[in-house]
Amino acid sequence: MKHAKGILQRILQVIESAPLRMTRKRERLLAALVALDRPVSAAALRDKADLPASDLVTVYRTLETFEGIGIIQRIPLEDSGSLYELTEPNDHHHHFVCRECHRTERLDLCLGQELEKQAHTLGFTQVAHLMEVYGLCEDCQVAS
Amino acid sequence: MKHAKGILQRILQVIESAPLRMTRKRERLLAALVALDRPVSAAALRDKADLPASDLVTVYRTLETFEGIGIIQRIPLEDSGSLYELTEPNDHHHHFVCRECHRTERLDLCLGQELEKQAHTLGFTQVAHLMEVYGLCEDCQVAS
DNA sequence: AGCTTAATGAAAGCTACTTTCATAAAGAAT
DNA sequence: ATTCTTTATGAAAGTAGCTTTCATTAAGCT
Repeated sequence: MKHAKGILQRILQVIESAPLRMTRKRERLLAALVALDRPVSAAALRDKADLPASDLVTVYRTLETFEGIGIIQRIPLEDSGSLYELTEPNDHHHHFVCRECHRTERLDLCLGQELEKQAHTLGFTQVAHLMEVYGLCEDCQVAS
Repeated sequence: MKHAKGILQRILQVIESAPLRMTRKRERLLAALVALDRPVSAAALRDKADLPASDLVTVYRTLETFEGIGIIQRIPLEDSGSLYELTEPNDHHHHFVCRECHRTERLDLCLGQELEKQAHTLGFTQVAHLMEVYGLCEDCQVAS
């Protein structure tokens, strides 16, 4: 994992300054996210955190909470479902996603500024945008 | 509606040259799409085409078929669900979408070329991308 | 240790499709 | 026009991916 220690510290700071309780489940989910160090589905995260099947609801709630304080980013898949990624606060970016194995690569290219400007010209407020790139990674090309 | 006649002709050409049967349902759905002249949900399309509730499955199948021949583009919503838009063949573009009323505006700004290039550098093939901008349109700001 | 408020677990519910399979209707062949 | 083949449709059930409800538990402040 790349900068686990730094990230963790910054994330713990964010969590401490939020009106949040650090429960066992949340600790385990956070640890699993750090250990994985890549975007995962809710179910995969639950498995990595070694929680029982029934805890999927807690996983979703925790992801929602973490997204609320800005340390989780949701990555929509092409058809349905999402991946969730631990990010440093305010680290907006997009992804290349393999539609087979869900391997992701970071994409540092974004039209955010331009989009917001045009959106405001059209009278839109509270603007957000989605941008993800889907394809088949090398491994999955071979496999198929 | 903007160029209904021109669009319709080009679309009918595409349909004729595809191995497709022009059934009553498809005719009505196509007519509804032309009349609406904007992206709609599957349910809204069914209502506009004046089909019974049970025909939603036919709507989805027709949309899938039409998407296959390139005359329908799917616009994913921010959280879940999709809008479907009649387009001229090969008219790739993105949208501003009001997250309240689903009003959409066309967005002629796309990083497609650059994205594909980077994707191929990373070893990805069969690349596609999603980019939509969400916000509140003027009407919906007032309402809330 | 007690107290308040937030988090969890179990269960059911929900949205937006998708699949299955028997029936109907295009449209080509005769 | 009728038959035949193939595709489209309808009804019903199924599915994925969450979300809600509500009773119980446990943070963590006092």
